[in-house]
Amino acid sequence: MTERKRQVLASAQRILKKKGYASTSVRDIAKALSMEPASLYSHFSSKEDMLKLTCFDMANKFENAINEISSLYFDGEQQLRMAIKQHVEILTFNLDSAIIFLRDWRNLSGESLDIFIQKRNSYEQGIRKIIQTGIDEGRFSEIDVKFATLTILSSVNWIVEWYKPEGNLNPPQIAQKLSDFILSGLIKTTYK
Amino acid sequence: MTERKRQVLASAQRILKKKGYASTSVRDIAKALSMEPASLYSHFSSKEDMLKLTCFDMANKFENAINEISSLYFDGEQQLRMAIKQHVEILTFNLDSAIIFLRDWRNLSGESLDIFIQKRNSYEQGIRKIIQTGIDEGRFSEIDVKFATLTILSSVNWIVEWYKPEGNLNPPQIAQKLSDFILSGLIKTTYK
DNA sequence: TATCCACAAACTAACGTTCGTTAGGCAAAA
DNA sequence: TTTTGCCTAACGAACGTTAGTTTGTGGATA
Repeated sequence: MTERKRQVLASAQRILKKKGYASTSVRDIAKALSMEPASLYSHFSSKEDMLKLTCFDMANKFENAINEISSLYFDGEQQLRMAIKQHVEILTFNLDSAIIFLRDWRNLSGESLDIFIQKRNSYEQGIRKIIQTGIDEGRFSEIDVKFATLTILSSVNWIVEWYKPEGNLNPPQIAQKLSDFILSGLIKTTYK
Repeated sequence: MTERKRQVLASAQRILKKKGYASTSVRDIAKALSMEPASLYSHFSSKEDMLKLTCFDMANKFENAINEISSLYFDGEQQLRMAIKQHVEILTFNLDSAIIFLRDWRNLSGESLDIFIQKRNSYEQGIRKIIQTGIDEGRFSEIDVKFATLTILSSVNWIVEWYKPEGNLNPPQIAQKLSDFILSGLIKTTYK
């Protein structure tokens, strides 16, 4: 990917994030770049191509992160904390892409959609494995693993809806708070 | 709203849920009803009108639920459990609408969008108040209330992504599991 | 009981606009 | 001289919506 293509894609992502894939026209994207719509096709083969690049770039980042964590020998709690930390970092460092990745992947079509879903499932599987580790170690309560995974991922992914780079919480702090909340819950420890 | 209008809207919602608001054409909706596109305008003033009705109907359901709970004198934990139970029930009993409500509200425009966001904020405020109650009672740990609210709502709302009416978890069971998870967290009580 | 009317709910036909995309050319950089 | 990046011009398809009309039904009136 050339430098120029990267620039164009980044600009496109800023628009796609704001209006959503289906509601964004190729003309909208071109306008933000002070370009003619047709010129975009020097870089991309289609509108969906931009979506595909965005979604798969993000999916690969998550894939790499979970693989790395799984290869390290830590206990379940440490692994989960690391996974959440990495996940938050990927989301916040690529906020435009992340929002598109989370909201608009459904607009992928054909084989791309299938592969994307497969990658997503594989990532979820990685998280499930971590939670199962914690349970096997006797450290996590014997919860429904699939249910817990979905619940955790939903709350981690939700940060893209409110995270502001200029806000008063930085990504590590967010990860810390999230991990604590997920691991300990709402009820005061002294009551348990 | 006449009975026929209700039928037509329900059918429209089934399509809107599947394809998303922006990617669904009026012709798609008409086709599912074996109707001409123009005939829909006997019932609705515009495509957005269908979205508006759907989103505000759901918003009102949530508004009523939180108001009722707040008016009852229970402690924070009970209130939170009830709020989650009601929330899950509204989502699962109106699954098509719920998915549109959660995913496509951004396509509302002008005043409708403003009012919708206001209603949403007001609901969040209701949840925050419940959590604050739990903290004031000394039962919940002194967590960031806004943060906790968003985290809780994200995991509750996420159930629409995997809930299946014919699945092996019914709504009360889901609410129970979610409440337990949110209140107690992952770590085994004996370790705390 | 037969006729009329009001109304709901659908129709046909088409409007102007916007959509994603393509073909082919042109200028500057390598 | 080839390549990169953009341009102009335009294509056909799909879009939301409208105007005006037809059809069927239920209730009031002759």
